[in-house]
Amino acid sequence: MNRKPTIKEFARLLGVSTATVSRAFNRTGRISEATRQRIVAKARELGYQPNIHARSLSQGQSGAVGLFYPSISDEEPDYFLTEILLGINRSLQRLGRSLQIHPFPFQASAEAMDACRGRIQDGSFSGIIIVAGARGSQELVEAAESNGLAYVVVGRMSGLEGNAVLLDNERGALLAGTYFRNTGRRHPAYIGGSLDRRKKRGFCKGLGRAEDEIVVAEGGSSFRQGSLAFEAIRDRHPEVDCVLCANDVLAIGFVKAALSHGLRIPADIAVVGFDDIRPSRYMTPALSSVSLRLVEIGERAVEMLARRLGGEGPVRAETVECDLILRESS
Amino acid sequence: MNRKPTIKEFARLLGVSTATVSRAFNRTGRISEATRQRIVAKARELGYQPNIHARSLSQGQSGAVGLFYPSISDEEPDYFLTEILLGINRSLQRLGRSLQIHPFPFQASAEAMDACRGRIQDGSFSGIIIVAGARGSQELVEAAESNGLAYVVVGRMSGLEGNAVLLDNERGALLAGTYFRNTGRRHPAYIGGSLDRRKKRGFCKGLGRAEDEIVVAEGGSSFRQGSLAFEAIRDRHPEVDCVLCANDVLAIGFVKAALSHGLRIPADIAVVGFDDIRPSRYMTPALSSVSLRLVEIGERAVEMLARRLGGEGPVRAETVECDLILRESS
DNA sequence: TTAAGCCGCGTAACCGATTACGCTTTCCGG
DNA sequence: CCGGAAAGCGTAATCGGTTACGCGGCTTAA
Repeated sequence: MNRKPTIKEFARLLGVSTATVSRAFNRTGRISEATRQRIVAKARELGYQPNIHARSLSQGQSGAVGLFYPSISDEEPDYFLTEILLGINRSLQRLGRSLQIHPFPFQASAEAMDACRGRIQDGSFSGIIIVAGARGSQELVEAAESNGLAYVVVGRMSGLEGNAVLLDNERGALLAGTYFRNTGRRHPAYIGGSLDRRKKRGFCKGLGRAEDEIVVAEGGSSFRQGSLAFEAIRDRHPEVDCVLCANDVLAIGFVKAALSHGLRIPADIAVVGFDDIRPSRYMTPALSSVSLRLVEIGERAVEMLARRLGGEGPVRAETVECDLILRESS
Repeated sequence: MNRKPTIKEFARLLGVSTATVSRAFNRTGRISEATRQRIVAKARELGYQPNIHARSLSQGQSGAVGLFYPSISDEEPDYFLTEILLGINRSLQRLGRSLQIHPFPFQASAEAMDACRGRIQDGSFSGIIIVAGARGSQELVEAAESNGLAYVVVGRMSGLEGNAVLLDNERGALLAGTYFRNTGRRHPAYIGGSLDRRKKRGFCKGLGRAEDEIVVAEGGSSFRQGSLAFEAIRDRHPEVDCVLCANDVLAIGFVKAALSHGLRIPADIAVVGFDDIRPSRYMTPALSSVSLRLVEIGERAVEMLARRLGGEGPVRAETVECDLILRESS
């Protein structure tokens, strides 16, 4: 099996020039419809395909889009990402583009960040999507900005006006707080990390409490931390009768621990999570959750990026509305 | 902000030739350690980075690895994939390579398959990982084979001897069957699809039954189908007292439906899933499952691919052992 | 002392596409 | 019937690297 044909060989075979072949494959330049048809047909027949690297080189870009997200852990999959990815792929397939994914460590190690920055600078991508989260995401935005690379960020980032799909975390948490207040819960707790201040704030607003009036337990984004948070609360604040968790993974871990300690949910303690990942609704009890519409967010991010790639320049931020989905756990 | 420097400009600035610069960045060719140090240092200082497309063009390959997997659905994330992806990323990061992911539709649409084949043929990748599943995966292997592209498949595929990381589905199912028999269950059911014949066979062996002696309900890979399967069984075979589901997603859906119909698990009906995805262990009751060690499989696939990229040629298939993880649902 | 060999590096030919430019032909208005 | 515009296509420069080859200088062995 010999080498794949180059455009030169292919062109000679058809008795046309390489320029014509190239024009047949790109929508650019003037070429008669008849010739294009003939060339495309022959190409399919003979299995000719333009070499993608040569094409990228002369065009100065590849059309690839990259996804950079802070990887929470090496141990557990990130379900938040999984949902967004679904939306991203959906939109991307419509556009006929491909996706390169690049996890970068949450506790941004210098080498890993350098590697990411390298990819941003070396022209690998025509555009990138950055999921906000760790400190690293900020650096990546700066890298993209200073390279003139089109980017869109998912989530809020300080000092960033546009080019973002925003999650309405605060309002979502507010809805949960309001709900707890209206259903007569008196002793609220919040489980989350330092990155989720907005959620806590919204929660307190909804509850009508000051931020130091509620119980807070630390938690990142793992089942285990959710379970640990339950134990912490159980030990120190047994009066708690409702909790908002900064994500569903925490909530699921929390519920698991609570049930196995004999508590009844929602009778003894009501639980609401965040993100509305798929498994939540199939738990028993089914988990109430603030739906961020992550799939839609992924889609919107790609669409926004597509607009920028289409030459639209910086773009206004969009906010995706959220809902409180009530199920059995509250 | 002007264009990024090219190798020519950068070389002149340092007073060396482009060849020397190139040699400093690749491990190839002879160059004194002192010069390399100097060049690399200056490059970092001035922000020079070799253009990736030019490099790919002259080297004839990009070092990128692609992941092709059958996307079950546009609606639900694929947790099986999520777990494997974790392992793949883990290994890939060690190798410093990047991953492009390419879902292809389960019900392989012609255009989507053409797009995938196109990417395989146009030199986008140095190697690819193909997740077996739909009919499409077979075609992709053929494409890779006839293009001389290094590939590794995850899962079993007919007519394929090597270059694969195998899942020991049959044995896993056998373990589950044996367990049910030993714990006195009399009326087994199996829920799964046509792609999972091996699981059914192993299950029956473990049970010591013929394949037509057990109850079978159809199911693909969604929570909903799991719930539907429960209803089907409940209606037509209320005597069933244990089920094996072809994946955890089905199992979770099944459990949910069973519990909401007032059945007790495992007292009335014992449930075992497949894949041991993360959420399973945090359900209530925690789901027993056949662990395929998906994360490890992802890692092994990448390692195998790396060996092939290193020039090892076709490689023997490896099988990753599986375990039956017993939790509360059985 | 000299031939052989290696080291370190530069010159220039590639890799396989895109595209600016120019040439021929056709079309059309005046 | 003529001049100019536009359509259709070919030639060759270009994208930014890699690498085969060659050359001078230094080391080593005879």
